[in-house]
Amino acid sequence: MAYWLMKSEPDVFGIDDLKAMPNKTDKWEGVRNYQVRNMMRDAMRTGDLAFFYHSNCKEPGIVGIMKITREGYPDYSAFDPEAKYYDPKSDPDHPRWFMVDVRFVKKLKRVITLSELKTHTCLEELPLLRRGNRLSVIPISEAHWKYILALE
DNA sequence: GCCAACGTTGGC
DNA sequence: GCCAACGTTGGC
Repeated sequence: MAYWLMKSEPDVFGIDDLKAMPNKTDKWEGVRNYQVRNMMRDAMRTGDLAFFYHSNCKEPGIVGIMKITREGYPDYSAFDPEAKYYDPKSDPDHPRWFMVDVRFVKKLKRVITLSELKTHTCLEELPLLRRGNRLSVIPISEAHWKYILALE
């Protein structure tokens, strides 16, 4: 089983939005980055766990945990000219973009903020904290996963 | 709102 | 294939 961190802007889709969905499950649509696409299409597996990270907000940080419930499949929001994430270069016969389904597991008792994570030298290698990293999905080692959870 | 750091696009 | 211009991300 693998571990991940997935970013979302709470103003667009936050952890409470996921929790409010039917079955507390939703598709992680709208990824339009090839590296992230490849991870979702090729590497993420049902049962993997992921941190839900709030980005581009007042207090960026890890707010909860979710589980991958469906492995990579075509992101059909790219096919709809009316949709926000429409991409004319993707079509059902040759889908360019993929997504996974995620289910809410729990909220952390408190937000583990980005600034707090930065104070832990043993998390220096965490891609999230590396300069210039902007990927919205990041693999997390088991050791880092456990270490971060212990901060809660 | 600013801007650094990347990614993508497209002319050549 | 190079690279300038442009777009996006996301912390601050």
